[in-house]
Amino acid sequence: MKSEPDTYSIDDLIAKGGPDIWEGCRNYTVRNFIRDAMAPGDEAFFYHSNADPSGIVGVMRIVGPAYPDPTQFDPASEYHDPKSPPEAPRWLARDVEFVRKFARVVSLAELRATPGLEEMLVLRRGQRLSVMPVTEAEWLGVLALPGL
DNA sequence: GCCAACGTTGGC
DNA sequence: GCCAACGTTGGC
Repeated sequence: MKSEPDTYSIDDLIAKGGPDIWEGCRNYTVRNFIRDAMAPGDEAFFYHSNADPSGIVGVMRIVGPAYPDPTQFDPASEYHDPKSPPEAPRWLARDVEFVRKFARVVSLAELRATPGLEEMLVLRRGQRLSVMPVTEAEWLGVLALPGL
């Protein structure tokens, strides 16, 4: 799950001290992943995009079910979507909680250079999804990289 | 700041 | 339903 650290970083999640909302998804593929590809208790990588370097910085956990993203109905929000029908909200959010921060950033370049991770979706050319699935093998392969 | 990739919009 | 124009993402 990607976030620009200038907007919301893993340190912001740590500072929250408990579950926080993962909001602002405005892409249907991502919406479907949020709805269908995660369940309470699942763990997810926290990825910093547009960062120096961009990469995976830690692990968080999905806390509860998907629910309508409240920002879509908030005219003051940058994520406001006036075309989303209140009786059938377009956009979903999840609550996540902090699990662990890596000792160092596992950068895109390192992911790309690591045998076994070549097929990770985040490395695919032109991919722009902010949430995407990871295989079990990829999960374990990434966890082995940063050390303690 | 550039630009490739790709999603969305809207005219027809 | 096609597709050109436009907007956004995000690495570099």
